[in-house]
Amino acid sequence: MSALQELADLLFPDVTETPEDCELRYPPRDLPEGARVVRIAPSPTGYLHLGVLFTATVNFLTAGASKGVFYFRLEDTDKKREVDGGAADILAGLRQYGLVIDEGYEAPGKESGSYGPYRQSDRASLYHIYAKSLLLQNLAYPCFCTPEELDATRAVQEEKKLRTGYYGEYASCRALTPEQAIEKVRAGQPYVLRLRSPGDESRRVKFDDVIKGTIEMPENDQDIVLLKSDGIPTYHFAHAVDDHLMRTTHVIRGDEWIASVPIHLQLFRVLGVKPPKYAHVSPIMKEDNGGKRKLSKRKDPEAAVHFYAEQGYPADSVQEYLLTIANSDYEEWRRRNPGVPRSAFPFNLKKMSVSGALFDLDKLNDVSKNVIAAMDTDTVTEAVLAWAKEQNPTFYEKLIADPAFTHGIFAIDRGGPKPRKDLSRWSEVPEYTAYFFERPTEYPWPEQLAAEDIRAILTAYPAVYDPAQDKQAWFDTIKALCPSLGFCPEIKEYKKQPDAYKGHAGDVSTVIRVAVTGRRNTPDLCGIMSLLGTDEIIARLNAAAATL
RNA sequence: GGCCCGAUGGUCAAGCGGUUAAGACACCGCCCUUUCACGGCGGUAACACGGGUUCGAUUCCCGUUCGGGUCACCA
Repeated sequence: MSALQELADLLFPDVTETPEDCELRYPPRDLPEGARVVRIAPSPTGYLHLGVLFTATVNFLTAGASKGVFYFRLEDTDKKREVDGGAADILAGLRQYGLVIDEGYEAPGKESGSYGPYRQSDRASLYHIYAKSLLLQNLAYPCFCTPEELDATRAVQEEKKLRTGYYGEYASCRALTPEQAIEKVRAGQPYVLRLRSPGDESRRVKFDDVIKGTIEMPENDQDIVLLKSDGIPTYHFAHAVDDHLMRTTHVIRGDEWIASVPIHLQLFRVLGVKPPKYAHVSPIMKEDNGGKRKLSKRKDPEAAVHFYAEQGYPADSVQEYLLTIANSDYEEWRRRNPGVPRSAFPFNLKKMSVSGALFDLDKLNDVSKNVIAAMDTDTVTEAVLAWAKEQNPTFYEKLIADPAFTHGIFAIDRGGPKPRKDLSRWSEVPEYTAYFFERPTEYPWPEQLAAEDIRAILTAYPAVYDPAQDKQAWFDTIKALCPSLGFCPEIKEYKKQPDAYKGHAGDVSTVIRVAVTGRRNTPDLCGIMSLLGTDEIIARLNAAAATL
């Protein structure tokens, strides 16, 4: 047996299979022409981040638009940074936003699809098969350098103003013979497995990024780590093995990965397989002191997807907003196709912007107002209830005390041809609906009216109020009341000779509005009053009059 | 610092050598209107800078500046 074979068996005693066996086990997918196989492959190092949701959305849409496959792979190779519940949170978040996966990891012990396992920590044996194969081909070697030695090398390189890293003459373990390596392993020295990079820094690699276009970079000549000392692969190696075996056609990921593409291309090359197409998505940015930076989980509350649930933004609103960032013609399409599911939109990676967009809360609010305005009463009621239950228990109690009343609140001015757009998120609801649950404490009366005239309106109105009247009859009643109070029933007429009257019908309704709600601006007052009930109306009118 | 990428109003963005340089958000004004909201109409506001190429550059090339990314046994 050769020394190399001996080393390979020493390092990977359990590996009996070869890459060819894997090819058989994970055959090419039988998909129609043009179908794209994409994935979202997050690392459970925290809670679901807006950037991950965005990337997932882009992947989801790409699969949908091509009748392809969207799968989920959990990249849990960094146990040091792993956060408890991170994976569950990410999965729950994706579900909540409607990004249904075709296959992949779903929960511990639960996954679907025939290209798994879909959790990297369950794939160790697969990585080892390829690692052993590379070692046998002399394309990989064990490295025994300690972190201290690596630091020292880096210091020397920095001193000499050279590129830092493990390459060329600095890749000291590259020169170790199999015999020497065997000896060190037997002596119990920890090691990592490195790629024996065939690259040359003076040569250039070129590739076509679906989003960014043609990019050219120096070849990779770094002997990057394939397997960490615990035997777990690095991202790079796992990416190459997994995306090949899972038959990914398009790797759509954050553009922080662009710089690693030469490494990845080289890895696919030494593995002897065809690389996927790449599409690098620009990150969502945040304005910071006049500059731009990536949305930061630490500094920006809106970076965590939880933020939107807490604020009560419908999942649909967030998705619609993300789409406007992803493909700028989405808004126009949406206006022409109201109510049509997003999946019908001709999403295209090529329409994505090359540079990162600043997160725009104003825009989200606007998009969300449109989404909410299009909802029917039942949907709104249900959504507000669900939000309040989680985020505002006190308010929730008020809402469930009288379901019909609550439903009535959200029915006001809803469903007509001119929907109101004053709600962008459910957290605005408690304030927006406060007067339904509490009597006013302040009265912002129209300042041009005298106290006795206001009192006269308040005193006269209860006698004519009829809860059975519809909106038109209700206002006609107010008009009819005007002359006896010295007000003009017709506004146009009032404007012709304002000095002849104390005010007009609109002023009278404003006085009633203020007395009933404590506000000068509200949705349909007639509807509000009929919901509140005659007794409550009269009580409020009296209470208001008493303050004058 | 090396290597990549980018630069159109405050923001998101169309634009692919000749345009009055779209549209959306935000902002302002007017109209409609019982308030508000909706809707309609209108307005303020942009091609980072310097060189080329060209009859002609926002568009192509080079440089500058600025912004972003990346240089781990993290992803």
